[in-house]
Amino acid sequence: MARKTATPQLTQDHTELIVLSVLSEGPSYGYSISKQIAARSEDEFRIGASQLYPLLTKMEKQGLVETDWEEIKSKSADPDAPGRKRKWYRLASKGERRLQQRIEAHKRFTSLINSFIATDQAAGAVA
Amino acid sequence: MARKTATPQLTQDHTELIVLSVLSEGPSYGYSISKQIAARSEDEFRIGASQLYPLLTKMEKQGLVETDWEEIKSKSADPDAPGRKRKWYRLASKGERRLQQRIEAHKRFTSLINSFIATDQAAGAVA
DNA sequence: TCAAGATATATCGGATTCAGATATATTGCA
DNA sequence: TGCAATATATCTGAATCCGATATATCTTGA
Repeated sequence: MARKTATPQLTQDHTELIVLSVLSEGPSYGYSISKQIAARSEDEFRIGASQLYPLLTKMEKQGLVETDWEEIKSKSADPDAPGRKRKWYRLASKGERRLQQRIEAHKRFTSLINSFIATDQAAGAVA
Repeated sequence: MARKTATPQLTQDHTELIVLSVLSEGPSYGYSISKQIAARSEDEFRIGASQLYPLLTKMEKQGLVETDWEEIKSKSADPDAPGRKRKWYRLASKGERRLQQRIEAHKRFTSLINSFIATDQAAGAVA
């Protein structure tokens, strides 16, 4: 079975835009970011672990985000046991600037695409 | 020097949408399609030969476009000489349907992206 | 109790795609 | 005459995609 055509595939640029958007609403961590994106897009945008984690690492290296590890204590288990780890990402000021850039670039992108399909819209609108 | 961030990079899906749009206005050939896209996007969308020709071949195999070779006769040279060849592409009905699909998918895509950046728009709009 | 599914991070690896460079040939113009 | 433009096409190293795999913890319910 081939790739679905519901929406065009997400490029890393667009994925970065979405991830930065999510983080602009407050710190989050990988798994949650991925779930939020799926939920908020009605499952049409799916960022798998194999795309998300390398991207987050890249963004961290570029100084767009800053991170903290959280040690999640189990409610039931031994309080000295090493709980699950969660890596929190929060938007750095450089990331905020990048987000605004990406938003502008996306607007420009959309506007250009629209200029190409404008004529077809008319042609395709034959009732 | 890294890739420019003026607009997000074009995926094959988006490139196909644009190429189909151009062809919906009438038959064209590779070199011309590439020039039209550059001109109409103020040089922001550049489809190089190494992306365009494989894509056109793929589209032809999928039955989205039909082709004809044109033999361009030289004005000055020997009329029996083998002139330059030009491969014309015209939209097949399957391609028209694909174009409408891609337009719908793009609208959905844009709408989803906008839903993510909507909140940032407000946040970023601090004057 | 204990198995299954969800949570959580991360990498591997084959396939695809990207985009500059290369190849080849003709045409138009200064 | 020689160079830029026209015209199609492939090569190739790098980047990217995405399903699968690895590892480990937590939660829920039969």
